[in-house]
Amino acid sequence: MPTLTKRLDPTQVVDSALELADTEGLDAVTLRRLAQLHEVTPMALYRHFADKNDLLNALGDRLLADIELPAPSDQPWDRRLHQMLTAFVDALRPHPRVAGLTLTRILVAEPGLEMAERTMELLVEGGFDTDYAAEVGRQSICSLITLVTTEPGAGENPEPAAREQGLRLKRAALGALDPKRYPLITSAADTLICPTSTDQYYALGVDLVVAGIRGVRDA
Amino acid sequence: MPTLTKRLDPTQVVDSALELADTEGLDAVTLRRLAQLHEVTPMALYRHFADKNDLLNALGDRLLADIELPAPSDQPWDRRLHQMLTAFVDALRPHPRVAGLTLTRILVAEPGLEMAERTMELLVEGGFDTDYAAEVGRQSICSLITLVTTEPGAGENPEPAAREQGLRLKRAALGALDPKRYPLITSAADTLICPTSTDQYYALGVDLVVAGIRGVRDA
DNA sequence: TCGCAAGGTCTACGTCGTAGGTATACGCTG
DNA sequence: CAGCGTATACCTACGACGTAGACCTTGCGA
Repeated sequence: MPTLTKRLDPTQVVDSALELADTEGLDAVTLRRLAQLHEVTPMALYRHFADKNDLLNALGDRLLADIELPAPSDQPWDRRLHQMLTAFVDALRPHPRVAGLTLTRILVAEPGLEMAERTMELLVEGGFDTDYAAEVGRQSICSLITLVTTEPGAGENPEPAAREQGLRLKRAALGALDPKRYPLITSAADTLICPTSTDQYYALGVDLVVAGIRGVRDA
Repeated sequence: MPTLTKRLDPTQVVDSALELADTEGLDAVTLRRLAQLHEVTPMALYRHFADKNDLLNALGDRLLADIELPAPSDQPWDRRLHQMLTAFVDALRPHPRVAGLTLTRILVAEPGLEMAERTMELLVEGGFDTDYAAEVGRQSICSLITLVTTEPGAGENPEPAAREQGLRLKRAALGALDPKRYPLITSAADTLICPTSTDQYYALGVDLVVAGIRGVRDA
């Protein structure tokens, strides 16, 4: 198959952008860098993406495509809502440094729309009217994206050396506080800097959101 | 007082940075631009800020300084928590495009520490143990920052012309969806794009967070 | 066979953050 | 009042970034 000597596949570009962002952060995702990875001129990317923003949007869409919506079931609405939101978080978790890109794409990309619609269904089933469901759903989704974005340790992945060093610095800063003045902060310093377990962190995050929804419904 | 011909006041620099960011967005905050505003060379700023990040940190601290903590009272803990978080949100609301900068500064700047400590106090009073309070507090604060950051209309302020145009575009995109497939989204399109009232938006946000906290405590 | 569009290349512009070295004026010391 | 250290501002320059515009090459459909 004598294809063109150099043929760029947009989805492969997005793939390497994702990998790059995961390992080195979003700032490392640069048109030149991406082009280099695919042995191509930076400008070649413009044949497939309108501009850099368009590429980042594609990256966001890519994350949303990983959502695995839970199968319908006959459990109570809030239980199913919990599963739905967990599925969403699970899709973003592997890519905390990129998760923020989904914010503007949920109501655009198909998987995002699907999730949004089904989430609203559950809220309506729970007793919210349509508009209220829209606002509550919107805020819940935003909260969960932030949950991933601010996952402790999302700052720097590289080698655990520098990462460990960064944590040490933060710990030192909190440790230097006056325990008389900030007794709770200093005594919970370790937890504040790096929660016990990542799984617990996410479990708590989703629980908080769902409990909040249940709470405002009952009010 | 024969002061220096040109004397740069760091706090004034931060002031104009804030103003610039509020009106034109964070991207407009550039060392050259800032220098120009103060009739100075870009490099002069480096005498007062280690680097751009340092300046942005100062901007974040500046926002935190606007927090007006509620006076102690004998109301129930969750009521006082609500007031505390509302005070935090109120401090950030005027500057949605900058609010995100506070994320990394809360446990550094004094007003942030103060708020964090007092928030943890309330949580402990509510029955959480110290570590749990730390995690819950952390996530709540993050959620609220996001609430401000993603305030509808935080994207572009400039003249209402372009802003209106952007909204129109989004509405059109949602309007083009198949109502058969996304009945709830299409029928709540207006709300999804631009909530009814900003005050209600924030009220709901804080309510959701507090209700969530109450909910996980009772579990 | 030929035309032409799709896709890649080259060059260049303006902007950004910032490294390194230099000049100037304030304000303290004697 | 002389002298000097230090704080402050300046200048020049670099490398990276996103991207506009004109050009070349390939291979498919008519």
